[in-house]
Amino acid sequence: MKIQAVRGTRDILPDEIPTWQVLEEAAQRLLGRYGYREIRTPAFEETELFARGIGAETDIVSKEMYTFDDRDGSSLTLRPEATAGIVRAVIEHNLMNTDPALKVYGLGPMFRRERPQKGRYRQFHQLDVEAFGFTSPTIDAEIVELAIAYLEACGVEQHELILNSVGDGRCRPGYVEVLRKALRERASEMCGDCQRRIETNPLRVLDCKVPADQAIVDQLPRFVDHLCPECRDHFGEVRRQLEVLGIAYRLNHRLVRGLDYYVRTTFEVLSGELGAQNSVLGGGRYDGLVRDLGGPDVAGTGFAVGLERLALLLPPGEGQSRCDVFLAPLAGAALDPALLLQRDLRRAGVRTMLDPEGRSFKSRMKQADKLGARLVAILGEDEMKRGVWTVRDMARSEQEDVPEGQILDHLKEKTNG
RNA sequence: GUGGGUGUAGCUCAGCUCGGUUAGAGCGCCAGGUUGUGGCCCUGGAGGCCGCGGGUUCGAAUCCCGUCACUCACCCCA
Repeated sequence: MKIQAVRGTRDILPDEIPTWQVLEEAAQRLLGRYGYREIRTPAFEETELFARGIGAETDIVSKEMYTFDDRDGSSLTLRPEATAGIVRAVIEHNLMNTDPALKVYGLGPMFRRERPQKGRYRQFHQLDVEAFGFTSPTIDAEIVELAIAYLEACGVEQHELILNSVGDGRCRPGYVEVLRKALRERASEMCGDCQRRIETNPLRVLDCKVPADQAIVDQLPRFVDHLCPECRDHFGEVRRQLEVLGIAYRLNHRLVRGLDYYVRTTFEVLSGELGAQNSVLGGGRYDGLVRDLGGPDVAGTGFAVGLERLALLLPPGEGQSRCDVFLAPLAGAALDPALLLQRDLRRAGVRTMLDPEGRSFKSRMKQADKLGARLVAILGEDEMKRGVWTVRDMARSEQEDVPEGQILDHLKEKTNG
């Protein structure tokens, strides 16, 4: 039996790493400018945290979690999303006390036991951005603007922002009833899943993908028309500010999102290049969550980006140079000076390699070429007699003699420019 | 959990329909074509339980059954 990566997991091989570093460095650079600081929370938590935070009825909690019993009998779960764990840490360390306007982000692996497909893995990585303690629509708009800025900083050009409001505790129950009543009248025309959802979770009917159902959904009452005055004003101001900021969006009243904790603003960024998993980023407001998890009643807003999906949108990284100077000691007595020169160059910050196997000169030239070395420094019988190194510029195909006393400085200078 | 597609060299794939000598190509890798010089070109080489198990047959990569994996889609989501 061959051992291979677990279903739904994958290796990120060295060739792909530059792409991932682009995503990670862009996050660090950009989020700092907006005042966010990184937070790192454990990859697993008590199961109860997710059951309470995400909603026991959601698919994630009811059938997609990696849950196991610890030896003392407590139930633990690999985190299926980041927000619950971050909220737990915020509460546990009373971060809101010292910083009533808290901006944090997290980056790391999440785990969901779903059937894998394009852009969906059982272990996947998310960048999660969370702002606590801000109630005003200005932070909603800022979060959306930040999300778009991040995608663009990563080099994503083709994207579509969709936006909706799902109301709050005051107006949502009313709308759900209006919706359910309307749905019951059309129930016989809808798919089996939807007929069931009319009673269990009518909002989910809205994003049903069955074409016939979508036609019906388009005729249903819309949430935006049933918002309470506060939610309506809030949403109106979010939209106004997005327009001020020049951010194009499309209203989509079917956007309800899968996690129970969202209120008011919800948004998602789609890309056509991801197959069926076309959502690359999603977020919104979750004002009750911190309170529900036992913390102070503070507002929350944020988003999560799927990094595997984001990586799919970027062009494959081209082969990068891995070496500045390649040393080629040809004579036996040339090895020691080459080892010393290699050590000194590396300490000076110059990427330096040689062929420890001591293969043919031609082979070493090929290696230097493949590694992308700009310079090859050759030390053979002839050079040793004359007290010089031959330094070859690979791109120009030119070479020159450099006295051995100057070789270190010469190579340092040539590679720093 | 449910459907479809695909499993042959490190990678991309041909061969399978109409079973038949040592299973192929391109790329990649290694070596050589120079007396100490990369890319281009040429030559050679290494590398395959033809996913796995069973069946049919004189004979199976090829036909049949099962199984596992990958993949796309449904569900749901980043």
